[in-house]
Amino acid sequence: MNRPTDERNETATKILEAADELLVEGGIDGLSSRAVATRAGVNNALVFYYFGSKQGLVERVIERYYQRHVAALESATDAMTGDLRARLHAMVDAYVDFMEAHRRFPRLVQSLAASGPAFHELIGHHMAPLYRWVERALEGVAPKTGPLAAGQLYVTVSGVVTSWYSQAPLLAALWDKDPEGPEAGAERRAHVHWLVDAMYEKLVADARTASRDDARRTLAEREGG
Amino acid sequence: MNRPTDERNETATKILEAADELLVEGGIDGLSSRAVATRAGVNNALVFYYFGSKQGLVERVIERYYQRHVAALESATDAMTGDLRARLHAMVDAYVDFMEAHRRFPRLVQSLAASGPAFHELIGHHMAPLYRWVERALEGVAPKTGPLAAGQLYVTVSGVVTSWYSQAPLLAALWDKDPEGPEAGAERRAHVHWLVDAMYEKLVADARTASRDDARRTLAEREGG
DNA sequence: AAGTGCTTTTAGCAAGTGCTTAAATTCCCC
DNA sequence: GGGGAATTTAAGCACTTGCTAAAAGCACTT
Repeated sequence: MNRPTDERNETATKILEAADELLVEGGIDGLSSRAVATRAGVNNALVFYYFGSKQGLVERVIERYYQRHVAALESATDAMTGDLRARLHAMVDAYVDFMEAHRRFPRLVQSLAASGPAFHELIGHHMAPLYRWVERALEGVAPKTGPLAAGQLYVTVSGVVTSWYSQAPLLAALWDKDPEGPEAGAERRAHVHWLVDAMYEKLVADARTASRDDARRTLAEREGG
Repeated sequence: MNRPTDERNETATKILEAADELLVEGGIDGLSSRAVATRAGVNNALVFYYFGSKQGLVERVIERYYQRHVAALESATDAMTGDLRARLHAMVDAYVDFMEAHRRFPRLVQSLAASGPAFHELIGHHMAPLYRWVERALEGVAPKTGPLAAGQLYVTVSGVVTSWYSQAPLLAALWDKDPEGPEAGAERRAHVHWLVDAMYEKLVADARTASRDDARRTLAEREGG
């Protein structure tokens, strides 16, 4: 089972890409080794020769995505300049850019997360660096604990972005525009930007209010003493 | 296939509840008619006697949820008083309350939506009244089109609420608190309230800015003429 | 030509799937 | 208690699944 399964191996790559394409159509349970082999144009047994098991194959597929994901965010982070608000927008853009370029990815992750705890650990493992990345980026902006902690903001922003991709196909019958089209995508991106602004502005306003309250309390104490 | 499958039929109800419990563990593909029958303590063939097919069974399970969901929101709407902000909070609370009381539901919907387009139409069908409900509730607050239209706000709020339930199990390794526990749930609710406030406040602030711009523009036109 | 190590193919097992059919059972009205 | 309908059961069909073992093909060195 120690076969080279990276891009240097042509057969393994063909299998990976076939699995990637098929996964989004039916989740992991809708995926059969035979279908993958047929799509890749190789023999069924080769799937197991290269990846050991179906689970192993799927794990490699999502590993590949997360590698690209982390790389994309890292290179975006390096290029970030300007004030905090601009940097927040750049972060969100990098995130949305990746999802737009890999529309299958958020659906795949959601599908795997939904198909029982078999993949929870794996996804959590890959999610961790991204989570830490956001945590670091929000240092000084968000409090350490409570309803505005980085963890909550992370869940919200990632939920807002990724849930778009799972909800869009359901909205087809409700919307005039095609929710999967580029116009709707641009509109969604503008909405997310607006939302980030709304959160940022309230965060700042709350902090101002709190410090004013502090000042008033300090004043009252001084007057009282 | 015209058997009574509502609450009056004990056997059908047992099957429904068994399916409901099992669905969350493995999605629709992880669900087998035999497992349902065993869990319900009935014969395997009865599943098909009452529900025709596995697909039919699952459809009834989610129908039941959506019936309760709509009922819960309707009774909450009736009891809503106060200003707009208070009503928005009440809406969100009713929504979160339902999800907290039926934690399997958001995961089930996500699981089905993720397992291919077979259920897209059905979910979209049940989602429609809720979507219209939000659209109506946001009348006068949100513009008709663009990035702040009710449709975008709907996707965002429902995404923020439901994605919590799919992400919580993944956060277990990253958090100090148990994300599935009641404390984290309360914190999440507070976060969603805060988020709704942030959106509401920015919506109001944007409207003020826009009308001031309008006034300035009108003034300029008058002076120019 | 024989041997070597990797890759691919063939063929199939064992288990599980959705679903059907026909017989057995229970229920209820007369 | 008889008879017809509704319900429940046992048994199995036809098919797909993940996965494996053994053989075959291949390029390569010696």
